[in-house]
Amino acid sequence: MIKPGEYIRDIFAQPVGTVLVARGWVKTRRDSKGISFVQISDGSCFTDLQVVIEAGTLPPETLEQITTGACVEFTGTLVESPAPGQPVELKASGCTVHGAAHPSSYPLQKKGHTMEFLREIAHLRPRANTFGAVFRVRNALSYAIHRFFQDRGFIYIHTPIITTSDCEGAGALFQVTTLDVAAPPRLADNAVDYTHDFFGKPAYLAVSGQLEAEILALAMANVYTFGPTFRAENSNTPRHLAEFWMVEPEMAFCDLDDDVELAQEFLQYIIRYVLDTCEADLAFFAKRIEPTVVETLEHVAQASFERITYTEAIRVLEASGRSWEFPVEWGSDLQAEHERYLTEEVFRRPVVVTDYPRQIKAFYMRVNDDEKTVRAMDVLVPRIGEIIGGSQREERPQVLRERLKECGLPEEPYWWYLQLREYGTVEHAGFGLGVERMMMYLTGMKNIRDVIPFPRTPGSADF
RNA sequence: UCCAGAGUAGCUCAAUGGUAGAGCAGCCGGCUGUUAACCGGCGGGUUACAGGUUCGAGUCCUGUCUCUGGAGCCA
Repeated sequence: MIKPGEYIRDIFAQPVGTVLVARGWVKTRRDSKGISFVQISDGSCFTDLQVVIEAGTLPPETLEQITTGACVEFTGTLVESPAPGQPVELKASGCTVHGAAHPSSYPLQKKGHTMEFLREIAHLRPRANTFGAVFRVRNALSYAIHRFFQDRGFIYIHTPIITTSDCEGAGALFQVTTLDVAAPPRLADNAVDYTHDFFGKPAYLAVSGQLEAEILALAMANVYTFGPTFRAENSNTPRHLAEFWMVEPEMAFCDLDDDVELAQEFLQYIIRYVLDTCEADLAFFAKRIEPTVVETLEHVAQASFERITYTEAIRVLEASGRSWEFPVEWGSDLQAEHERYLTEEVFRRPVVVTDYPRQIKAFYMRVNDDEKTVRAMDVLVPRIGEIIGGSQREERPQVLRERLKECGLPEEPYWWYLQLREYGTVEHAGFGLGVERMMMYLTGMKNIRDVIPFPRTPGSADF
């Protein structure tokens, strides 16, 4: 394996004259009379290592196998490059070709491919510049998420992937079953008899870990989850996946103001971290994907977010003098066009909208003293829309019961959730960040399917 | 799921209802240092699939599939 100090990233930091080994995959090769130039990458950094092969150095049968896509291992000396384009290069003395890649059938060319085509070859696209950069940024983002919470004493918890409560109200669920779907056992009334199913009742993939995270928060104060979630919605957009990753912090002794403040600190921290550690990758995104991406991130990392209530947002929209496709009316949810107008045109930066009408929000959100709104917050950012959704949770048992009833939900499955309010309740709050939405914001990538290695969408779960 | 657009060579795209083409990639050759290298040559097609209209369909009609954009749902 490649050990620390041996990555191509590390090789660039070695002094000229060092004899070393470089391993990776061939990006491209150029030939002149008597000399060949091979660029290799091991994914450790954006920049390829240029290997120079002078005529006669390698046997012809080795040389002819060094083609785009091949896996190679060079030995050589690090030398100053006489030509512009790279400060150092490897002067090859030997080469082992671990795996050739037949050039006439290897699908990745050295020139531009569409994102749609690359998506069809997800087993090879990590070797493309764009996807190497995307997955390095994804790694940095993941690390920054943990570091932010760990530095603040949050406990990393794991909430279940499989759940038997189908009543969270957060969209369609994937059912998990070991029954024979062609011929399930049936009851007298022909309904499926789930007592024979694996869990003895219907089970689903979780759409959120929030309710369980609240359990841990009411024991360990500050906790967070970071894992996959699943939505069986038939949504076909550049912003939705059926399987995506979500970060959900949950804090006891926390109200909505604290919640909003943490969300802002959190976003700014991870943006700063990626700016500081992924400079070359971000420069590439700015050059080839989205020109404004770096300046936007620099700006957002420092500027405080705009904060308005839902009621104020409605007033702003009404006063805009625009004609909306969907009417602006207190009591109905903000549409995509409204959110975009607020964050992209009015404020031109992230906007936190709080205190939404109770009838359009989930049962667990804390009812305000005005009885009409709940302590919900959405963080909206230009180009993406909603990137964070959160709330202060209803900690009063009577009010929570009323809200369940109001939302048409039975109390029984929530017996433990209600009991948390009976035994040692405290005000608490949390939010959810969609990791892939954040990735789109960080990279400027236009389609969410291109910021996760193996996207799952309706009708598509290949690889 | 709804609305709109698209599907032609490995990739990106041309082609008034009348002989399916180009650039790139690949292959062969050339060039003493290339940087999306460059120059010359060569091969490359069930026009997404199934029907239909027509003397004749890549082109028009119907259906299906896939992709893209917008909307809804949301992170």
